[in-house]
Amino acid sequence: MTRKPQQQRAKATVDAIVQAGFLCLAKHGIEGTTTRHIADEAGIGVGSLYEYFANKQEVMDAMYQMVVADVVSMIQPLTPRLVKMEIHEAVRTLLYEFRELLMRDDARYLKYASQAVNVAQRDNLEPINKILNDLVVQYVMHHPEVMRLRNLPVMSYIIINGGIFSVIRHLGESAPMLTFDQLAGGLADMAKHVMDGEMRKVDNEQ
Amino acid sequence: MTRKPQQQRAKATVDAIVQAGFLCLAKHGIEGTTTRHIADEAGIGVGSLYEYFANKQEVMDAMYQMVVADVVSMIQPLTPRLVKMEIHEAVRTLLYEFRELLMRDDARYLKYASQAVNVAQRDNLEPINKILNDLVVQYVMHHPEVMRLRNLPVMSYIIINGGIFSVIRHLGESAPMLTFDQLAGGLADMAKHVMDGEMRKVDNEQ
DNA sequence: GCCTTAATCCGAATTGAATCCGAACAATGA
DNA sequence: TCATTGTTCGGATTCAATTCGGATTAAGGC
Repeated sequence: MTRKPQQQRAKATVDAIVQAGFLCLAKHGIEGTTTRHIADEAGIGVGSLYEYFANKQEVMDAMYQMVVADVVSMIQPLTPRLVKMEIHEAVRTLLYEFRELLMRDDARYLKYASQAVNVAQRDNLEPINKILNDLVVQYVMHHPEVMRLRNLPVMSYIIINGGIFSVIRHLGESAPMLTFDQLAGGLADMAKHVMDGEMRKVDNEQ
Repeated sequence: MTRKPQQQRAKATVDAIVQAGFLCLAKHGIEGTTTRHIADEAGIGVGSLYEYFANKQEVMDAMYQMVVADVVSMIQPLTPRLVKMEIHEAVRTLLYEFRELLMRDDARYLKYASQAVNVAQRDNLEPINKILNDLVVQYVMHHPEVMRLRNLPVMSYIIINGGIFSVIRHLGESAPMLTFDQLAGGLADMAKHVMDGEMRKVDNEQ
C-alpha cells in the first residue's frame, strides 16, 4: 500500500529514489535498471521503495514529472524576454536553454528523454534516413534552381525528423486537435516556405 | 541456440512469430505482451520461438526490420514520380503514402511505431505543450502583425513537436552530421521562413 | 523521561515471465 | 528402411518485481 511521505526522512527517501532512478538509467539503460539497483543506489532496501511507489513504472513516472516540471519552470521565467524578441532569436534562445537543461547534471535529463522518446536508437533509422536523403538528392537533380541554396542538409534533417515524429504522434492521438489533412498540408507548406525563403536569402546576398 | 530456418515449415514459423508479434502488440501493448502470448497467437510452443530468436527483443527487432523494409520499398518506386513534382505536392504525396502504410492491416505498423517511438504517451506531454502554446499566444500578442495569419496552430504543432524530437535525437547521436548550432539556426530560420511565407500568402490573397 | 502510536524501513519469500533444454517428432536422402 | 539432421514442444530453471510481516524509529501526550 503506497503512502505519502510525512516525516522529513521519508521525503528524503522519496527524493533519493528518484535521483537514484536517473543515475541508474544513465548507468544501466532502461532495460538494465532493476528495482534493486535503484534501491542500492539510493541506499535503502527494496521494500522501502514500495512504500512510496506502487511499482517501478511509478518511479519512472516521477522522473518524468520532474523533467516536465523543470522544462516548464525553465520556460516560464523566460517568456517575458522571449516575446519581445525577433522570432529567429526567440527560437534560438529557447533551444539553447532547452539544451542546457537537458545537459545539466551529466546529461541526466537527456539520457532519460532519449530512452523515453526513442527506443529504436539501438539500431538504425538509417535505411529510412538513407532513402529519404537519396530522394532529396534526386529531387535536387530534377530542380537545378534548388542547388544554389546551402544548408539543405540541415533543413532536410529537420523536416524529415520532425515530419516523421509529428505524423506518428498525430496518428496516435486519441483526440487530435488537427486533422491529418491539416498536418500534411502544414508540412507541405512549411517545406515550400523554407525553400522559397532560403532561395530569397541567397538572392539577396548576391 | 538460434538457427536459420531451412525447411519451408520453419520459414513459415518464423513468419508466423513476427506476424503474431504485431497482433499481440496491438492487443496487449508492449508491456502486456509475453512470449507465451506471441507463441500462442502464432500457434506454436514457446520453445520454438527461441529456436529462431535469441530473446523477445529480437522478435521486436525483426518487426522493426520489417517496418523499415516496407517503408523503404514504399518510397523507392515512388521516387521517380515525386522528383518531378512541385515540392508542396511531393511532400503531401509522400505523407499520404506514409499514412496509408502505417494504417494498413488494422494500423499494425502505426501501433508498433507509436510504442517504439514514444513511450511517454501514457500520460501527458500536456504541461509542456500547454506552456509552449501559452508562449505562442503571448508572442502573438506582442507581435500583432502575426495575428493575421491562420493555421498558426498547425505550424506551431509541427515546429514544436518536430523541434523537440530533432533536438533530443540530435543530442543523443554519437556521430552527428550537424552541429547543435546548425540545428538551432536551422530551426530558427525555418520558423522565420514559415512566418514570412504565411504572411506573404495572406497578403496575396487580399 | 516514558509510553503509545503511527511512520518508516527492511529483506526473505512469493510470483510470474523469460529463457533453457532434452526428449519426441518430421523431413530428407541414401 | 534407416540414419541424420531439422523442427517442435512444454516442463524446469532463473531472475527481477512485488508482497508481507516484523523490526526500528520519530512524534506527541502525559
